[in-house]
Amino acid sequence: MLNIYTMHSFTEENYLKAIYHLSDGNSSVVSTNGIAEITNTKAASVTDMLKKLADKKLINYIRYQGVTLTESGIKAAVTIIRKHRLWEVFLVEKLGFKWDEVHDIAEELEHINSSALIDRLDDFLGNPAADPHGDPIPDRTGIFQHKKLFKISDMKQGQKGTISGVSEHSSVFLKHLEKLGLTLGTSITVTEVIKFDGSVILSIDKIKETTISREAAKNILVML
Amino acid sequence: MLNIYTMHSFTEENYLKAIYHLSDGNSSVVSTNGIAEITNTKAASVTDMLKKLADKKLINYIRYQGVTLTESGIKAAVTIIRKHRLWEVFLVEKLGFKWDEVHDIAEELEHINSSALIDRLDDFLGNPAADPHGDPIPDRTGIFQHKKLFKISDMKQGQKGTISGVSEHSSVFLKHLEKLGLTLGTSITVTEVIKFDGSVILSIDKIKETTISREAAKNILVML
DNA sequence: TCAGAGATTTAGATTAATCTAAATTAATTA
DNA sequence: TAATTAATTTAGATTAATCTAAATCTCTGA
Repeated sequence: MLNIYTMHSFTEENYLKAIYHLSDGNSSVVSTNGIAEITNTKAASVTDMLKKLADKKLINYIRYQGVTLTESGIKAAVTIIRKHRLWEVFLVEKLGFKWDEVHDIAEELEHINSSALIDRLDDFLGNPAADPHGDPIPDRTGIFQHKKLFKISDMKQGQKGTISGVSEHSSVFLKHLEKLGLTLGTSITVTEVIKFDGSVILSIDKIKETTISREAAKNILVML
Repeated sequence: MLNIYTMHSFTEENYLKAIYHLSDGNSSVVSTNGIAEITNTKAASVTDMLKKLADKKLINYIRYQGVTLTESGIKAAVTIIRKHRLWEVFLVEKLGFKWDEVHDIAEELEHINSSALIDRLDDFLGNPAADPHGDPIPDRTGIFQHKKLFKISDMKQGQKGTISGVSEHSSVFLKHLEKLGLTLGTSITVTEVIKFDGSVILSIDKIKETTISREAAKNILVML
């Protein structure tokens, strides 16, 4: 049923995913406390798991020195991310869930083990390039098709762009964006940046105007 | 995230499902050894789990006397079966898997916890009445729409029917049936029953003739 | 009816994942 | 650079699910 050589437990997979996200695609070293925080565990538990993952050659780990993923660790993490994002597309596009409702369900679905399943799902969905939050979906070989995105908070007055992603996935934030009409694909222009607090005034589709906080602006990603 | 009051572990769910299947929808008492066999565990492990399930009021259990499911145990088991069968329909109808390829994947998917998910999936699939093997799918309230089916081995010479289910789900058997053209929906007539070994000669769609063993005939279900 | 045989349960261990509290190492700053 | 603080690891326990081996119960057939 399951291939013991390429199989990792549910828990191991969650640690690999956490390390991948924290290291920003493995470009930086990750701390024990950092992992503990996003896996909702204690540092001592993380240390135990790091030893185990190191034994399996999924991470490079030296006591007190932090962690990076090995090649096979990256591969495993990317596979999980691919599954998560494809399931999110399925939930939104086929089952009609909202973009703020799919994260928790995809957290469960991402651990289903079958490459046949995920590759067929990919085809069924039309090989989407991004998930409902604009995050890129790696192809079956693990390659991401990155598009260069910019935070609204980094844009200057007068710049135009298309909303193409978010870097914060909480339901509160996503619902807020929806209420403001700031969903993926929306064309926006930065009308004004308020010096006082960094708030940004946007014109949406050249019709409506809205103001968003600097905090919100930092988490909305735009293609210029 | 998960509701601790209605939530059961992956393992508990597998035991509940096993008990449900062994008791044939709770019409009979189930033995410890029986459960051990289909869950691939040892009797001692089963005993431990039975105590736990009894504490949770999911089963009626008296030492040495066997087990039945309680109302809430049945409810939990039926929910799992509903999920399993709906996912099987999805895998075959939407992703193009064969009927002999879906069991193991559905075994994993059936443990995903979200009633919103499963009800939306049900609608997406058009509220199917049966899975790809002809097994009935309970509706969201847990009610089965049973159709009365008969084993080919119980049919008399000259009787006609439509293949509507199988009671053996192994890949070997299902592939065999497919090779013979005995898939769901096929119209058959019993041409002859061989006294010697119980083999049955069928005419398929009034065109072809095939012979199947008594063993096979016992596992093919027909609507008269 | 009672003696095995077979089924079931108990006792005691093991493994994976977690925890708290204590010990150790690294980093910072006075 | 030495002392303090912060991060990390170790030690020792706990819980869920499992196992083997031994004990106990039930039932059937002589």
